[in-house]
Amino acid sequence: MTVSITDVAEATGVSASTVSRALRGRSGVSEEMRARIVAAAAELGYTASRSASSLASGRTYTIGVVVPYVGRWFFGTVLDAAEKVFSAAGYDVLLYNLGSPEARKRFFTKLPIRKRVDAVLSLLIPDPEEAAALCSLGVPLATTVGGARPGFTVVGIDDRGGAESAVRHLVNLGHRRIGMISGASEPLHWTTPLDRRQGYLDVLADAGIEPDPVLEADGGYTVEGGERAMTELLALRHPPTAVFAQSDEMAMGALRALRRHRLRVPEDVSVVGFDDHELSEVVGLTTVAQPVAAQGREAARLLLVRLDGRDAVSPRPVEMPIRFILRETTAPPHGNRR
Amino acid sequence: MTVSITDVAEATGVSASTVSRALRGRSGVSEEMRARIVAAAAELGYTASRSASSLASGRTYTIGVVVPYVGRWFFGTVLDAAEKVFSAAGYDVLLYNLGSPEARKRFFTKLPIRKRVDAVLSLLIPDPEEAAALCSLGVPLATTVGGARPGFTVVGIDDRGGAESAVRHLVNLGHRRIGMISGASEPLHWTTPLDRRQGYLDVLADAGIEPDPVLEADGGYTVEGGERAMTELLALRHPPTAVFAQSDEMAMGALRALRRHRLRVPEDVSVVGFDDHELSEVVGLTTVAQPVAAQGREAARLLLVRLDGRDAVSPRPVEMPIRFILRETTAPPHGNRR
DNA sequence: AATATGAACGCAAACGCTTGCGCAACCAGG
DNA sequence: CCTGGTTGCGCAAGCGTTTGCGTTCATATT
Repeated sequence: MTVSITDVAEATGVSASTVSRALRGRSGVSEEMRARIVAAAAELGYTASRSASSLASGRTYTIGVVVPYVGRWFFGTVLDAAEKVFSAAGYDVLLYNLGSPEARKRFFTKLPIRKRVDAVLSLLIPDPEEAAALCSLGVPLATTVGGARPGFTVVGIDDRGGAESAVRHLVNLGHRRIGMISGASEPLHWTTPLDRRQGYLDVLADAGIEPDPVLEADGGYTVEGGERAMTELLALRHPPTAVFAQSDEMAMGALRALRRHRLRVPEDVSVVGFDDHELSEVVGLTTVAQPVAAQGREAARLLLVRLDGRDAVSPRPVEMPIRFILRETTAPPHGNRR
Repeated sequence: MTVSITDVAEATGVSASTVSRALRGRSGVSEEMRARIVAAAAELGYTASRSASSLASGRTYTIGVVVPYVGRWFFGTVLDAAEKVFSAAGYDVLLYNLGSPEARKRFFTKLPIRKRVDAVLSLLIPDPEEAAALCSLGVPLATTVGGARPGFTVVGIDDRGGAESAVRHLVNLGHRRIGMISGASEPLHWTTPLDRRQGYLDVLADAGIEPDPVLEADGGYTVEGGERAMTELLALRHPPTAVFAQSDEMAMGALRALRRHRLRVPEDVSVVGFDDHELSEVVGLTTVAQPVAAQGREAARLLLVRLDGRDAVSPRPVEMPIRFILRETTAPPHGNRR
C-alpha cells in the first residue's frame, strides 16, 4: 500500500542499501545508477519513513520548539522565523505549547520529546528542574528569552539597557512621577521583568528620583492586565504623569484604560512601551524595539551550527541590538509644555 | 546510554512484550505486575522511542499542522487552541509554516509529512494539486479556513453573512458611499475574500446602492496593505464616507492612514473590520467577531474523533457563530449627525 | 602476468518497539 | 479426573531504514 525502499530497489534492480545511499547522497554509488534510482523514486512517489530512518540512524531531523503561548505575538513571531530556518535546512519542527501549568507539568514529567528530536529551542525559561530535564535529553539547547541557563545557547537583548532608554526618555521630557507596569517573573521563571525593572530603577536613581513602590503595578504581560494596572495607577492619590509599560501589549491596555478615563495621551499622561509590537505603529506607541524575528532566526541558526558538529562548546550569549522609537504617546508633563 | 524497553524488562524480570503491554494499558497483564513495571519505568526514566513504536505499530501519535504564517494573529491563535487539544490527547504536533512560495513548493513536492503523521490540520487552502497530495497521505484531514475541499473536515464561519452584518450596519447609519478593503484570493486559494465581498455586494444591492468598482481596494490582509488601500480610497474624487475592511488588521492600517490624513474616526470616516483581533478592543474598532480559538479547538476535536475510528465518513462542515460588535469607529456620515 | 587498489554494490545485522501466537498454569463445570 | 476456557506471560517475527563489512570487477601498478 505505501511504497517502501525495497519497492524502488526492485524497480531499479538494485539492493535497498544502494537506494538508501543514492537517495541520501552518500558515496559508493555511480552517478548513472544514482540518477536511475532518483528517477524511480520520484516516479513511485517514494519518501523514506522518518520513523524507520531515525530508528536506524539515531538522527531524527526534527527540532523541538517549546513555547509558552504560540498565540502571543512575540512567541508566534520568533517561532515563525525559527521554523523557516529549520525547514530550509531540512529539519521538521515539533511544537510544544506549554501555556497551562498542567500542560507544562505533563511535558516535563512525561518528556514526550525524548528520543524524538535532535535539538531543542525553548522560548520559555525552565526552572532548574526543568532545565535539568531538558539537559538530560543530551541534545543541543537554545533559548531566546531572558535568563541564561548552563548548556543553553542564548540569544537575547539588553533588557536593562532598553528599559533605561525608555525611562530616561520620560525623565528627559521632565517627568518626575513615573509609573511602571510590569509582570511577575515567577510563573515563567524568566528574568526579563526583573531586568527591565532594574533599568527603570537605575534611571530613577540617576535622576535623583525616589522610587515609589505604589507606582509599580502588575500587568501580567497581557492587554487586559495592562488595563487593570493602569486603572490602579490612576486611582492613586498622586497618579503618575508618565508610565513605562514593560511590554507593548500592556502599554496598549494602559492606553485603553486612559481613554476610558477620558484622559488624553500624551497631553495628560505619557506612555512608553517595550518590544515594538506589530501594531504599535498603528496606535503610535513610543517604544523600545527589539528584533524579534531576527532573534528567532539567529537562535535557530546557532542551533544548526551546533548540530553540525564541531562546536561542541556552546557559544557565548548573543546580544541583539535594540532601538528606541519615538512616536506619539509621550510628551512633557501637563502644564510643562514647551 | 539511553534506557530502552529491555532495560526495564530486565529490571522487572519480565519480557519486553509484557513491559510494552503494561505501559500502554493493554490487557494481558496482571495489575500487580503492571504496577511493578510502571514503577520500574518511572525509576529508570523510561520513555518509549516514538520512532521505534511508530515503526512497529504504524501509528505516529503525531498530527501535522500546516499554516501559512504562524506569526499572524489568526493562525497563531488557531494553532494555539488546536495544539492544546492535540497534546491533551497525547498527540504531538508537527508544524509546517508555509509562508513563502518556496517553502510551500518544497513542502508539497517533498511531502516531508508523509508517513510521519496520523492526521493533518491545514490552516491554508491547498489548490487542487496540493489537496490531492494531502489526500494521498491517506490520513484524516481538516481545515478551518474558507473553502472546503472534498475529504476535508471543515469548520468555519459564515463569511458572507458576517460581511453582510458589517455593511448593513454602515447602511443603517445612513452611509451610501461605502468602500471595501479586501485581499486577493489567489496566492492562497481561499474563498474568504470572495465570500466577504459577496456579502458586501449583497447588502449594497439590497439597499439600492450601485456598487462602484473604484471603492474596492486591495489590502492584502496586512496592516500595511490596509493603510495603502485606505490611502488610495482617500485619493478618490469621491472618497467613501465609510469603509468595510475584510480583516481587523487591514482596518487598523486604515485607521492609521486616516490619522495621517488628519481625518477623525468616526466623525469623518467610519471603519468596520472583521475577525475581532485581540487588539481591536484596544483601538475601539467596530467589527464582526469570529470565535478563532474555538474553531481551532473544534477542528482538532473533530480530527481526533475521526482518528478514533468509527466516523469513517467526514462530517458535514461545521459553522461557528459570529457576532457583530459595535464599538467606536462607526457613526452616521458627516453632516448627518442625529 | 600477477598483484595491489579502489569503486560499486550486496549481505545482514542492528535500531527499539508491537503483536499474533503459543504455552503453561489455573479455575470452574461435568 | 478430565475437559474446556481463562488469564498471564514469553517467543519471535516483523516494521523500514542505515551501515559496517565483504565481495566482485575493472583499472592501475609492478
